[in-house]
Amino acid sequence: MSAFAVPGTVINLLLVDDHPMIVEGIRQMLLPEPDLQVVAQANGGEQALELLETHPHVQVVLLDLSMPGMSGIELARAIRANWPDVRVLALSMFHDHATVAEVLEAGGAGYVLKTATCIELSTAIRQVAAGRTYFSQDVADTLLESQQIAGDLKAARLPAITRREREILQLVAREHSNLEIAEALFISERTVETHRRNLLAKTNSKSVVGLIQYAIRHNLLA
Amino acid sequence: MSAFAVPGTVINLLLVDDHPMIVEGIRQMLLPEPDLQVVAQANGGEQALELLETHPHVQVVLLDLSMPGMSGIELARAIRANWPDVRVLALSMFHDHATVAEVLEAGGAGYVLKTATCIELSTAIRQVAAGRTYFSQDVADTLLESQQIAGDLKAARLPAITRREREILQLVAREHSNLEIAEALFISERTVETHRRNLLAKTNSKSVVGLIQYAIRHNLLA
DNA sequence: CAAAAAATACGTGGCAGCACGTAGGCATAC
DNA sequence: GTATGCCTACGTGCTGCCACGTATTTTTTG
Repeated sequence: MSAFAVPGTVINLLLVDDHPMIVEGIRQMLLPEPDLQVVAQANGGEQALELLETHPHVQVVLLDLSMPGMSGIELARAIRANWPDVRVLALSMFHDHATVAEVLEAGGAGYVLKTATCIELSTAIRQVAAGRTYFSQDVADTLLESQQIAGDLKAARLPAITRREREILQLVAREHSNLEIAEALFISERTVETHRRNLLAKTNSKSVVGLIQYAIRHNLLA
Repeated sequence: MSAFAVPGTVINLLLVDDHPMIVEGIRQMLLPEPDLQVVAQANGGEQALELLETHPHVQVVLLDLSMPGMSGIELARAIRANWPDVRVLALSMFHDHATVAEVLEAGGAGYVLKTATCIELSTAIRQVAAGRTYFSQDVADTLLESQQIAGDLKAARLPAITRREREILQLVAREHSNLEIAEALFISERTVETHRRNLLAKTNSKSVVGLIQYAIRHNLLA
């Protein structure tokens, strides 16, 4: 079984997005492309994993990053771990540094913005299916910027946000103060401050402003 | 010329969204409905207004709230002012108080979330075309909540965000401090603080956290 | 033109967020 | 078994946000 699609053959796709409109839109955009075949679609990460079990032909998963429940990033990791041959193409409305970096780190093969046209989308799918990568222009720009930053920080690997940190971040995004968070979680306000500081560093932001942006882009409010 | 669609006749629609995927998705969802006819589609507010000039048959405009350039709210106002018979149905990913309130104030006839199914969407269109209103369940819940709040504030009409305020908000969302903003706009830091205070009131938020959420939901970063 | 809305500006004061440094307990992974 | 990562926690001090009140000038709108 070959890992990459051979030119001229059909590419089997799995669509994952919680918005029926988007799913339908993508289907429609790919309809005129006979070599791009949508064999299944899921509305959430859990469902996507089930479908992968029953559809071993899937070569490319096109997944939305912001979904309720299991996030797109988590799903990408799960796919990476269980189906290393399946190529993951991320689909998102945003292209901030932290998100793009996470997709790469999770083993994503490409990153397309939701503003993409039909042509761009099908190009991207064919690229990743062929074992290459694809990034929308704005995403590529973001990558270049972060590489400059990364150059300074000397490959400063930002570890992923931990579970506890995510919990703190959610409460911050709901307009709770550090004290309120501390009381809610039965920990010291100092601890909340520490988590918060780590979050600032990991999301590469100067203040709570960047934190909220990260939270919203990762759909941590629901 | 009747303002509202008669049951049994065709409803002419204008789609406005900057994402080709969404536009295609909606077209596809409405295809099986013979009485719902998409006669034009626009990628931005300006284009939508031009199309309304040349398409006098349009009865319902289905518009996305977050678009670069002219926002969906502004477009709704413009339609309200120039084509009072045209019904506006808002389409959005979010249903926070401030946004829903703005749509109502701008004369929107309905508000559908992007998580809507095919059935919900066509129902919504038929409702607004018939002169009624339609709100997705979550949106209706938000409305109820805000009415409770509004009860306290005694019909506290929140005026829309002004141009200057939006400008300030964008800079805040880019992690600039009040002082930086003041220097960039050649105004006093006090003035920035005043704008900021007004923004907090208008967006009904306690801190910068709510401000950023508003900014992102309204696509003020680009 | 008059009225309303928007943009400008000042003062005082308090508390929260954040920088920076430091460190112990605990689980898991190598 | 030790190394690594995570969660926990403290202290000090500064700065910037935000509340509350007030007011003038400019622009827009009816």
